Amino acid sequence: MSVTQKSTTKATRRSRRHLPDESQQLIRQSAVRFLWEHPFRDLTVAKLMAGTELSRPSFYQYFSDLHCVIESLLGEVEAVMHQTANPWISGEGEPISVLRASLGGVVKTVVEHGPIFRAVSEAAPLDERLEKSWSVFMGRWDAAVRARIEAQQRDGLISPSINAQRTANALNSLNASVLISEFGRQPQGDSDAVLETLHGIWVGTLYGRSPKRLRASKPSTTKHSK
Amino acid sequence: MSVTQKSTTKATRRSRRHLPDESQQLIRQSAVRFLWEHPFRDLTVAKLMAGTELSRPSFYQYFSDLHCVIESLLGEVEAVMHQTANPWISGEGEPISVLRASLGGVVKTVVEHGPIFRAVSEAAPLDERLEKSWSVFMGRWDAAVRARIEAQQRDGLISPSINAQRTANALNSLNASVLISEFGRQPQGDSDAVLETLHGIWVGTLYGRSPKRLRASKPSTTKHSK
DNA sequence: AAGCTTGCTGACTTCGTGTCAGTAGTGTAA
DNA sequence: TTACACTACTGACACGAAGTCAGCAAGCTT
Repeated sequence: MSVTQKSTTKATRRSRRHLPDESQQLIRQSAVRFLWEHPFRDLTVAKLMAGTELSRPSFYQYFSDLHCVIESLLGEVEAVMHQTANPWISGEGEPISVLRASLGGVVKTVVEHGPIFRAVSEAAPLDERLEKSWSVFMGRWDAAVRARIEAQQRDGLISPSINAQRTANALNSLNASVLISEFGRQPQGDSDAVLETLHGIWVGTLYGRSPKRLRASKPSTTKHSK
Repeated sequence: MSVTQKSTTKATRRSRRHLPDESQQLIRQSAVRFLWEHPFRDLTVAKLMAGTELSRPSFYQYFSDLHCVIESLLGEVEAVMHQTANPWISGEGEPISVLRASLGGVVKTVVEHGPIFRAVSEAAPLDERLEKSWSVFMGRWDAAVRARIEAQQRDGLISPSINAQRTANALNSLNASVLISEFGRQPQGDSDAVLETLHGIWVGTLYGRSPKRLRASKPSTTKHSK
């Protein structure tokens, strides 16, 4: 099934043995396959490795425990997600529709990788290390959204009475919990309706009581701090 | 430490043995004590029972597993919570300030029982039954908020373009995740600041783009349906 | 005092985790 | 080609926590 190349010196055929990177990847794939069908609580090392050609002890050559697998899956999807949500974070243009595009990107990512996010959120409370990783992941979103809010407050697009940090954190928490509950397992929810709802809340919160009518497209600062 | 009364026939002193209800209560108290100090993942039946005068197997006379304990704690706090949040749910008066009072009640409850809610949310993914209970708990809030939104939409206080069901669910999810993260462990967060943030989001979402300026105080329907 | 009920426990089984010594494929050097 | 070194891999073990059960003893009833 898996014919591989020795990367160090010469190209050599391998029959049943794999390179470390390959085996690790096979384990991750098995995990993702499992998580699309079952909740994290049903995952054991034995079941996970039954989805590969390897034995259970082999698992521990690549991961110290199940939480490490989940953590590595989180790392895989993080890059994708930040990219799709870029427009509003660093973008210019009419704020409300740009916000919709960014939220749409986030929704799309979770639709495609929902069970991974669900597994992360379910497994995080069980492991201090993973809990930290998940918190750092969300913290990066908080910081980005906070910066955007503060920039638009300087532009008068968002009321200065809003606490940027706390509001950013709350809105991101909202996204996480709604998106995971809608798309974290099969059957998934209605992504258009979810997007509309989230967008409505973000817009209402950020622009609802805006001092100016908005149609601006040129933020005062592209760089975050002065 | 625990001198008790026989409730069936005569008042009798007991030395070390307890009535079932008492022992069950002692176990619950031990759990709450533990959860104020440690996350749910560190709770085991042995540690829980070490906080009582009973042995580990005794636990299984009162609960089938740890999740059942958490479920019973959830039931204990649910009544309290619904009461404190009553104003907006069934109330009359100026919507925005009434909403603040209700949110304040919710915040207060979570400040007082935060670790219990945290434990519920952490343990729910690990047990199908508890997951269902938690979902039912949140579903009741969703239904109540949804009804309130729809009533105020009929009164023209809230834009009819809002999807009441989805928005109610999203706002309640928001509350749960923010409140649990702020008050679910020690040291707890700043309850006034959290209340302000949540209130801002609820108001922005529900009343931010309201067709009418609001100062109404007499809803068209006090009963939910019809 | 005798006997029944029942709160309670020591000891066992089960299950999943994590470890480790040992084996068998696979390149390298003579 | 042979011998050796390396390493991916595994069978078998130890450990920890959950859940069970037969038996004990406190306390009520007659």
